[in-house]
Amino acid sequence: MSVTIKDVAKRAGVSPSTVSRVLSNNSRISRETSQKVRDVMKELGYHPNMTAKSLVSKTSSSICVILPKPAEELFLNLFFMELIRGIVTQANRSGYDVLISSGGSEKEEVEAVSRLLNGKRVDGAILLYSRKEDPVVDFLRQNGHPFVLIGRSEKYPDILSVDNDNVQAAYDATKHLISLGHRRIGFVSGPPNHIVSRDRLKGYRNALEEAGLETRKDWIVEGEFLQESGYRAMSFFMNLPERPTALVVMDDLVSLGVLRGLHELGYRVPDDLCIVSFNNISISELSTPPISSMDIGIYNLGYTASQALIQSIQHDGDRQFQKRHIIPHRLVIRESSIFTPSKPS
Amino acid sequence: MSVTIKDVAKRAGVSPSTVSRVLSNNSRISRETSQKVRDVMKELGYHPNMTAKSLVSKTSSSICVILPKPAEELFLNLFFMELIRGIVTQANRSGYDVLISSGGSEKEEVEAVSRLLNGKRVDGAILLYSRKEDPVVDFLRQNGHPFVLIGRSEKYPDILSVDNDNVQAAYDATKHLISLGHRRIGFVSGPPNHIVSRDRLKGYRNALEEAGLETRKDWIVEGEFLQESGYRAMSFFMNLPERPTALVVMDDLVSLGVLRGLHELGYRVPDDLCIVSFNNISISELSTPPISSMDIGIYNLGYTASQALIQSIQHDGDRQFQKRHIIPHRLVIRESSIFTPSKPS
DNA sequence: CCTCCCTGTGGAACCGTTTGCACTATATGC
DNA sequence: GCATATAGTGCAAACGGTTCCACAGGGAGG
Repeated sequence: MSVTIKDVAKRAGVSPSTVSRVLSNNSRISRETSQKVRDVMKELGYHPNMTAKSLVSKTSSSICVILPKPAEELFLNLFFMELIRGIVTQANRSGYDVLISSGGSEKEEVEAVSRLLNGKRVDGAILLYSRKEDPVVDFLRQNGHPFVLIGRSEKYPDILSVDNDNVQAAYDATKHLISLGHRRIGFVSGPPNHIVSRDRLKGYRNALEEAGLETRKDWIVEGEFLQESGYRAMSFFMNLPERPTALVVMDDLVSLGVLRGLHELGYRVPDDLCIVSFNNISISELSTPPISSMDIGIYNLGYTASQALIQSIQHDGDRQFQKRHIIPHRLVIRESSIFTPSKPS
Repeated sequence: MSVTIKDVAKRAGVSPSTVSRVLSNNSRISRETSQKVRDVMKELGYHPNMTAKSLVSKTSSSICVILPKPAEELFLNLFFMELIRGIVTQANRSGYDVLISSGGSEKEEVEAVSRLLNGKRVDGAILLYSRKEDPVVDFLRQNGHPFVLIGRSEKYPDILSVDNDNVQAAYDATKHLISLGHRRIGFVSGPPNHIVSRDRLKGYRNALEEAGLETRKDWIVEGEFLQESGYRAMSFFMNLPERPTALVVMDDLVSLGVLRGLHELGYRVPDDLCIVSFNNISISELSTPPISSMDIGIYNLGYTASQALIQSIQHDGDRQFQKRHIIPHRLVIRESSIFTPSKPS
């Protein structure tokens, strides 16, 4: 069917090994032979069979990205796309292909990963935000497969991972509001079992404490990474006898819910409530008004994860590489937080 | 290193061929042998090597998705993620893996595709919105590789493709505005070299014509699939001596730009201007106000494309399968188009 | 009782590469 | 002039499966 290395060899009057060596730029091949073989390859339209190459080299030059089960959630879309862009770009640059696997149940997820890794279809995996108890992480660890976590694992702190300094990021976000003169600052958190929620809450608390402001339990609301959570948090806050004048929100989509609710009730942002949120996905720029958001370098997270993984694959087991990569964050200030509250605190 | 079919064979006291037959549920294997072999496989932790399997079967059980070069554009993000979700879900269901390839230059794109298809790493490809002149399409066609286009090709109408009836969809969207009583309806188009732009423009014209309304050149504005285009279109329209009372907009993101501009100038939607747009990505639901949008079933587009491709791979060359799949559309009416204009037309 | 068929299994070739080893010239050092 | 290094190439054995063909043994049919 397709033209193989043997066909080329025959046509060029050399042995298959010679053709193979030409392909890998082996230095022992003479100029003329090399040129002749290359000409024949062009002439016959030869393309190396990756599968055969993989079989003998025991590597596939591909990695996979494991999407967590609830990839359906809206919020995740933009976030993931950006992440994947970063991953794919870097991987391709290093000569790797990227395979996307979206999990069903946790069990199916492990099976899929097992098929891919144990079946040698891919050389390593990137996991997006592991859960506190993640069977996939356990599996990969036990079988000694190269993988990198985007986020971090509390269970195994030595795991190769790429993350933000979320404590510092939340501290910075809160500090920004404080520096505008806000004294009553609320926090809209994500699910409490997500490490990122806890980290950011901690940063928020640190900032308040440092400024000598009290942390009020009733100014901290938990929710999902969904618009509705923002909506609910908003109505909760606005019904308090003593309301915050500013909010730190875990995610842009949640902020959008807050915004929506405020708009319905006739409140104005930033005049009635200032908002700073996280992730800086495009939505935050496009909303009315645009939302100040902590850019966590999503593309960069993906890019770095891919790089770290491939490095770890290529220098198998070599412990000299950095285990934990921190991607810098940067506050992007927009209309939602340009207001200085009046003093009657 | 890893345990192979031979190890299993040895341990179970059978030949490698027998083990292979057990793996493929060959009916000629006796119950007992089969069970014994399976036990040994469990015991040794055997996992079939996909690469070896691919080599002999000459299929990879994977497909690839080719992202067009300007995947950087914001708008595309949500759209693509949704598409990819559909593709991956269906592919996995059919036992296929999905590989993502993002192009650089057109030349690099062709090279990448060639490497994947000619190199037998994947069995087929899904292309997202081909350009009018698409070297990748040409390449795939010439080499006889299975592929499906999301969108349609004017150059090769016989190509396997999945698309919407964009003429009809635009007709429906426009009709909706007309039925609300609007007589002066503008159109914000995408790049004129995109087939989808032309199709939708046509549908818009059809609806106007049918209603006995004149199509005014100055009420049709071209732009990119970007927020800025919407912003510019809006200021153009609002500066006209005679302004439209409603707009049909090619894409949700563009609508967001329109919305943004109107808000800045103090106009209100839908009171001052009604908007119906296309794609119904989550943004349209989350904006202030929410935008009426033509849902084109993005997930479904991806899902169907994947299905069609795999069918075409498995029944190679069989022409009995449908060449052109049309995904139904559905108008989702939201606040941006619930206003009936006053009569002074 | 002999042939034929059927079931269950093993042997070996093959898929398209890579690579260690062997081999032939030619060049080098002494 | 002879041992030795070196460049350039071929042979054959992997890599881990699948599958065609052969073959043994037992039951059925004549």
